[in-house]
Amino acid sequence: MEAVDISGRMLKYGKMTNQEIAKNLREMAILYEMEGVFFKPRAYEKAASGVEVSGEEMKDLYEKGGKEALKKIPGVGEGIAFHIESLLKKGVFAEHERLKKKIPVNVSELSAVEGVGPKMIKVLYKKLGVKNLKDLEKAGRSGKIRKLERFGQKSEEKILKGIEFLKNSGGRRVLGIIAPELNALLAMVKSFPEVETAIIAGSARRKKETIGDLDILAVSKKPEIVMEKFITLPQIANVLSKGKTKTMVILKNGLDADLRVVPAGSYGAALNYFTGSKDHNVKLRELAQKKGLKLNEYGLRNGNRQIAGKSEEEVYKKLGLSYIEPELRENTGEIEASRAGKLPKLISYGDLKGDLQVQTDWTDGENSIEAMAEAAKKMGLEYIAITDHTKALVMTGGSDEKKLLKQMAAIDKLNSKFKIQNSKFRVLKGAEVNIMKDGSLDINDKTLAKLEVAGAAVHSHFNLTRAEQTRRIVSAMENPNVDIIFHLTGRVINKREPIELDIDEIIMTAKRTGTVLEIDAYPDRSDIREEYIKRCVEAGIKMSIDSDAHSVQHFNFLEYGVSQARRGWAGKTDIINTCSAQEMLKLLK
DNA sequence: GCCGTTTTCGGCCCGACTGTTTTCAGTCG
Repeated sequence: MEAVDISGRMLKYGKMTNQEIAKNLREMAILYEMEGVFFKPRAYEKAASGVEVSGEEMKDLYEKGGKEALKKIPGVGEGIAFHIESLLKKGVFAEHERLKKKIPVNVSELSAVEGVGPKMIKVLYKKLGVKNLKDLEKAGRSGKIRKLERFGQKSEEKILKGIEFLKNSGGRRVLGIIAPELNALLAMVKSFPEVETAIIAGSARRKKETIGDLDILAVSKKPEIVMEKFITLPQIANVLSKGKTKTMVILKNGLDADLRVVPAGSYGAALNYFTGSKDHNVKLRELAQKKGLKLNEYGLRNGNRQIAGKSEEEVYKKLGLSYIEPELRENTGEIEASRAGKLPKLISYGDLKGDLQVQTDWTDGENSIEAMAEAAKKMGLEYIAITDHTKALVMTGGSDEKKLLKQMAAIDKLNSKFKIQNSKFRVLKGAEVNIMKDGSLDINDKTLAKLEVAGAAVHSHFNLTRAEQTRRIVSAMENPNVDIIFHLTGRVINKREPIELDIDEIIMTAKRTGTVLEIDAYPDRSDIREEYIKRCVEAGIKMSIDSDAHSVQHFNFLEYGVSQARRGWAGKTDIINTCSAQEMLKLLK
């Protein structure tokens, strides 16, 4: 059975992903808002974000535990569980259909335009018949919008600008790739003499894999001067709004950026507010409210008396919570865990002692084994595993058995050289073996057994069914010579979707066979996702954090792997390459 | 429509900025 959504896209029933379900729920929130219904919009919003951050697909939850299982998602109760059930079974739900019939408007598309919300969409539809982005642009260009009541020339210009931005924006950016630009902008803000301190907040501080905008918080006694200087920076393309303490701009790289200035006494409260996530903040403010307090970006107040605000630590403390690391602030149980004193001790930046996935010029890497080793040494690492591609990846010049043996000899020679130099640095013999369509490997067992670190990975046949993909990876894990599965789902953010997997079966198999799962730190992979990391931690599965370096600069990426692990609530002991080489090797098969 | 370390009923986070009006609704984060 197939249906078509409002934008004309085909939907496959029973396969609806969490993202698609969340999109449907968000549409409901907007539609109810347009109808002027109270409280339901927020309820649907809340449910949508609950579904979105869930580590388990709704279709799996439903398969296992029916509607009751869906109700375990925060924000999902009887009513919305019923709607999700219908979405999974039929691809639609009745109340949504009823409202869409009444208001046949692509609200998702229109609300994506900056400055356009439910109420505006309603007026534009009722008065001008605007149903989608195309209609909106046409109405704007013909000057019809400015004639509407409570609209004017400026509103019309703002809408047209918003459409333009939407067309040019590349969507969310990969944090590890855009970070240098963000830091450069931060450095310029910090260089203003009026700025006492400045920091990047928002999703970049929470170390999300991708960010949708940039939030900078600054402390200053002269906020207006800071704003004036900010909007003249060369990186800025367009000023969306500018006030005394808050300015919103569009950067030349297409990213939205907000600058907020507060006094020093509010720095902690403002940083907390500005770091988010939104759901985390809402929960904190509700908590404050229950204690008879009020929390905003200026501080935590008891009546007129400020009781915290200078530091984030004191804000959490006064709310009866232990400090929550930014990477955990997604309202996925961290507040409850903090209150109960059950937050995990996260792996720290700098805890890694080795890197277990490194490519060299023996295949598609840029640098020699020795150059990679020297660069890793400079980063403070104690060991790396050389894991060049194998023969099935013909394009990369992948190694066959003979070439692998030759490379092992070269590594032995290099290690001897390190020994003579009195260096403790060690290069381990490894490979990134290719998992074939049927789950077999492209290197024979005899050679695999000689490797110290045998990683296996999928590089082709990304479109097999879930059952087929799972079977092929399980079969690779069952090979006693395979130590690690590299970049488990094969996704490339903004380029390639992850392969479909039964993650429960993968985790069970990892446990049974003692196979390590890799967190690939290469920024646009960040594979596995944090939700899966969390489930590995819960199941006691060991993971590694590897850079997937193809050149000497890429060891810097390890930081983003640590971020990803922290977002998945992982501690030092969950990650095998926080150990010395000797101890780490003992943890492999 | 959801939810409970004040509640199974009665609440539901908070403030900056804009545009179009003269006091605030809408949007955003």
